[in-house]
Amino acid sequence: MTQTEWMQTLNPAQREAVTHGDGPLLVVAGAGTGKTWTLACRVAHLVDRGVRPERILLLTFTRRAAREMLGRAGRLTGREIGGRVWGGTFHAVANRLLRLHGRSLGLSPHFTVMDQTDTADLMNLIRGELGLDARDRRFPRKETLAAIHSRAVNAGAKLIDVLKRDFPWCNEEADGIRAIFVAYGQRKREQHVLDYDDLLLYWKALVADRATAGPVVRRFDHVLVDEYQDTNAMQADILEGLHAGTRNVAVVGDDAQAIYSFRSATVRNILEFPERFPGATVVRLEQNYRSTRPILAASNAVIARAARRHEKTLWTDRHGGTRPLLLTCLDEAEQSDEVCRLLLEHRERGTPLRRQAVLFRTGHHSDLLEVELARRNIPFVKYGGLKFMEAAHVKDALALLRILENPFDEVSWFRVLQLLEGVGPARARAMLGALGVRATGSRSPDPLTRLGGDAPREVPPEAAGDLQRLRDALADCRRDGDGAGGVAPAVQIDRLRRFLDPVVERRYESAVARVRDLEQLGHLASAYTDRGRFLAELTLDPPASTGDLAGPPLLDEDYVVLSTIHSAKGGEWDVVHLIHAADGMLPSDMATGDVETVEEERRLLYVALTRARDALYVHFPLRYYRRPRGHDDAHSYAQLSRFLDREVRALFEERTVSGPQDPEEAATAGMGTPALVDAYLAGLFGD
DNA sequence: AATATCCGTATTTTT
DNA sequence: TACGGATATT
Repeated sequence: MTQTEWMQTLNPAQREAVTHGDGPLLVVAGAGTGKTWTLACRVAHLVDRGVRPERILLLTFTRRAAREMLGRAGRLTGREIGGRVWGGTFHAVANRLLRLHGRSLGLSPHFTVMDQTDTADLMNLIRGELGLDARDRRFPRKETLAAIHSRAVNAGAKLIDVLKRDFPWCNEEADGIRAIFVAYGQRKREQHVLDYDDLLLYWKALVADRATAGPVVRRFDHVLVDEYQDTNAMQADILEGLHAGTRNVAVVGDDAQAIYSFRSATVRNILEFPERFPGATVVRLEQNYRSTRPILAASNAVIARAARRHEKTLWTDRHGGTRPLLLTCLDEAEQSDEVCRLLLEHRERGTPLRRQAVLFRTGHHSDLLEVELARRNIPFVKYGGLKFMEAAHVKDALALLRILENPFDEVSWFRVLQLLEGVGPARARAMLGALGVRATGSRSPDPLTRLGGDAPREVPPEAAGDLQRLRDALADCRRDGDGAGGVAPAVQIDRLRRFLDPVVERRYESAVARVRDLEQLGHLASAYTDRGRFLAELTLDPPASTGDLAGPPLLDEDYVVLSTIHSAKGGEWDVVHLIHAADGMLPSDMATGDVETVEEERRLLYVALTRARDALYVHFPLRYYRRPRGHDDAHSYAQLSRFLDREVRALFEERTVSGPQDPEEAATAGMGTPALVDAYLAGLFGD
């Protein structure tokens, strides 16, 4: 496409956003208004105008989004710019920038990055040391500690205020919590370890201080931010710091789609943009190109009930189309049946599976459906709610790699040492001391070297075999030089598994599946030559879908997308199914505490509905079984989601999925009738 | 001090 | 389900 050609694809508002010259720009872009396309065009336009790609910074919500946008922009300019433009999440970009410029803050360029569970583990370690774990009063759990810390840092709020507002039941433990947080901060500093929040914090510090800001701020002529409604106070501060250098800051977002307040994101960033960045131009994109009129009408009705929002009304040219369908089914099993049936029906009528998606509130809402899809041999890929990185054995493997990368990484050592037979928290702690893990800065040999030397007295005799295998494995990874140019990360994982596989088989259930996970980890690593890079990118951009984990051969196939609503942000599909539209599921009953969180759940529903182009199905199971696999039929009846009130429902077609009419009869039938028929036919035609 | 065993439970969303 | 926490045993 030539420039005049793609320029003509833009409507006047989009064109204004694309060609906007210098100075701050806020684009308020409703769902489906071509926001991604507009951003891509703006990048292309800047490059065409002579801005050097490496002087553009494009901040997106996921790495995937950055890749996609830069791919498009590259095609528009006819040049490969993806590798030159700075693109990625705030966290990933911080990671890169801090390795280049962190020295002025006393940061080693070889820092390692901790994820949220590492944070919790380190807090736990410190809690034990401070003797706060053995007391009569209950103390916040480690995950809660991490959450409190993160909220305070990201929202820029005082600990006591955070406790009062969001964690009132922890109020009495403020002193202990504070002590842990102080030690936590020191510990990270000593060990050159940063958590997610530190990445933003240090970046902010870097650009806020006149003495250090220069080299960072001068790197960029243009900064573009996507999904601005889901950024937090610290990210806004960073942007302001960058703005001091470039003046050319463009943000795109939609307050009606703000769904990340649990991560301290605040729509105030969007609402207050014009005050914070004086002279800002505001452009509104209101023409929806995605959805048919009936789908848009239903979506608009849902969000119209929201309390506070930017005034804008989405409209569309896409006439025709049928109303969205609200399908009431007996239970989850029937819901799964119905979804499968509809997926196949649409495929028969010409919509490939990959143009269809099933969306839900939480990761495990799709469990039963996944079983059903597998049973019917319908391929799918699932986004969101993956626990791969949290699995104990995967973390064990990563801890080993991290020790090699940073021999003073205390949490990783603590974890690894406890893998040895007969070693628990107490002995591991003693060994940490003996190995000098906390003796940073001293000239003594590093802990890895010490481990290779004399056997520490703290090691119990039964650990001898494990210890020897551990030493050998670590030494094998260090041989032939270390780091870049040394042993490839995937090979290191292989060598480490000589120690780890037996441990996994001894300690964990379902060892076979877990060993397979380690193989997959090796597979992920094979794309990297540098261990540090592999570790950082894996924590900052963990596998987002089951497709990321499966090998390439699967990707050619046609597959349905299953996704949490959060992970579906920015996506669109011809046919969308929303399942579990019941109160308690959406809104989640974990989120019905106060008005604000309920409002966020409403926006979540809005995001889900607006993903649909041509057809939209909302499924509502009437009955839930309390015990997923219990033989008693303890069950409860659900209410339709409170957001689908009378007036909203008026914009839907409503239908009850046919099954046995009497609920009792359905319960005794066990399998729904359609499943029986399917099973019969599968018996005839299956292999 | 570690581990085996058992019991209850709670269980989002993601960088 | 699987995990965390408490208790009992080695």
